[in-house]
Amino acid sequence: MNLREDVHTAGIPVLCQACEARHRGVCGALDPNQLVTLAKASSKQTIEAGAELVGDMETVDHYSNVLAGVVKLTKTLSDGRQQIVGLQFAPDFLGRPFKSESAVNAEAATNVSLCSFPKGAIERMMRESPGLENRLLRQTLKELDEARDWMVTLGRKTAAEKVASFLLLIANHIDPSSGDEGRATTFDLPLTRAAIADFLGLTIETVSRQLSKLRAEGVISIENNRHVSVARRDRLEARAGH
Amino acid sequence: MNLREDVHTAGIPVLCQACEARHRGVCGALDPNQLVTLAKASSKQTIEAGAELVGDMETVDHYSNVLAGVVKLTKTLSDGRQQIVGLQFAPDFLGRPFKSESAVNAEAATNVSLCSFPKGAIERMMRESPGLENRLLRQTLKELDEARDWMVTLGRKTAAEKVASFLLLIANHIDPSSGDEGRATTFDLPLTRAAIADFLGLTIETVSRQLSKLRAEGVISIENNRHVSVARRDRLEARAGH
DNA sequence: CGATGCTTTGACTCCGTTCAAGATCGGTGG
DNA sequence: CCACCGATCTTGAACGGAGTCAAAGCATCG
Repeated sequence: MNLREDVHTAGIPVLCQACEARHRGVCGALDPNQLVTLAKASSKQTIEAGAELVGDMETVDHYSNVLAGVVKLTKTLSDGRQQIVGLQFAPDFLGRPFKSESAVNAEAATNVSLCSFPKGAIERMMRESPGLENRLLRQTLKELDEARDWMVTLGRKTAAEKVASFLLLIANHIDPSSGDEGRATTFDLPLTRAAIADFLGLTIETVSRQLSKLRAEGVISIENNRHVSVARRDRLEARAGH
Repeated sequence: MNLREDVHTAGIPVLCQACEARHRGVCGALDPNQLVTLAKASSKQTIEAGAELVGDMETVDHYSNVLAGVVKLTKTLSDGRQQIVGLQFAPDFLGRPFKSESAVNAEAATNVSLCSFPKGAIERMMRESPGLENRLLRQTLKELDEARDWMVTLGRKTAAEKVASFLLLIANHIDPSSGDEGRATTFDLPLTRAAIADFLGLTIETVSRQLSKLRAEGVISIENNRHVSVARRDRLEARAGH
């Protein structure tokens, strides 16, 4: 084992110093020495909205942390029907350990900033440092919880409930402070209508109609198609079917 | 409980000797000493179909391995609509590490045999033995892959495709040998029509109608409502929408 | 035997899709 | 600045697939 001899922020690579993933992400499990080793092999990159990060069935040789933006994970049937099976926000870990090929398609839903490192480097550190595996397990369990929540939405909720649930999901991610206050939550949708439809298992038209209905009923207001303001979150929650 | 004191087959507890979980399950990560320690605190139990194993929001104090039978994990909306979010077969691990309360309801879909151990014992061993955490990570990733596959089915497939996909899922679990051979695969459905409906996000009636259609078309045959024989698996696959 | 709980089948309804115009946004160039 | 354009989004009308309601068929078990 390595001796602890570094001063607190002294040995932290500049690449990592302001990085969210160092605290709340998987890198939080690494000590300064490991962080230096990993940072040497890492590279920060910016991807524009719509670009494909990882293709389905594609061999993957690197993993990443999402530093900013939203990544959507999709699956597509042979005839083109598509379903979003996961949304990743900062500081989520992007990649599927123990498999060389990806079973999903990863695409930048917004402009995205990533910190990428070679597959081998992570796998080596997983063997050395049990804390890293623990972080990955926790993140995977979190994603499984989210997937299961979403299965209820996909299988059992109406279109109106699905759209309300989606808006709450985004609102909670953008502004985690509880909505019990009177003031409105306001944010930009990170997804187009088409992406929202793929996420909810609906068509673009149905999503649009349900959003229009919520606006007509005064639950939300929309500007420029993307900017949403939730006037009363409790009314949205009532429509989400809990 | 019943642990043999004399050394036999390298000190493996009798409880574990014929256990599938020792090879393919999480216990495969443990050495004989750990196995003995865990076996001391473990107990095998049999549960009859329909019994509730873990209630939603319930505090959980033990984890289990599924030794035989099928466990269904469900989520229920406030108005009673229900969705199955996971099916567990032997030798799956049953439990949610790092959370004291369960977010799902676990119920025996068939008669089930479990090996249960106190939460604390597993958590202690996770700290001592990184191999155990690795096994849990792999199992969780597998469950996440399955959940994501199912999200596509729930969100984007028709009722006919959903039912065909379900039959294939069960057929592959009961008889993993590839269906490229001419002979028919035959099995008992571990789920009632109501459970199948909850799994597929459909109603009982729709499931029944789709099964009748497949039977009328000669793709499957059904006896006694439960016993299914898949005449030609390729025709079922064609209907599952891949 | 009937009694009970599943399952199947039929008739009708309704929610979300499909098909088809328009409307609005953002960018580009005259 | 405005005209034009493609992409995205909204709205309307008609259709169809799955849900709902209702009744009858079949198991299993006393």
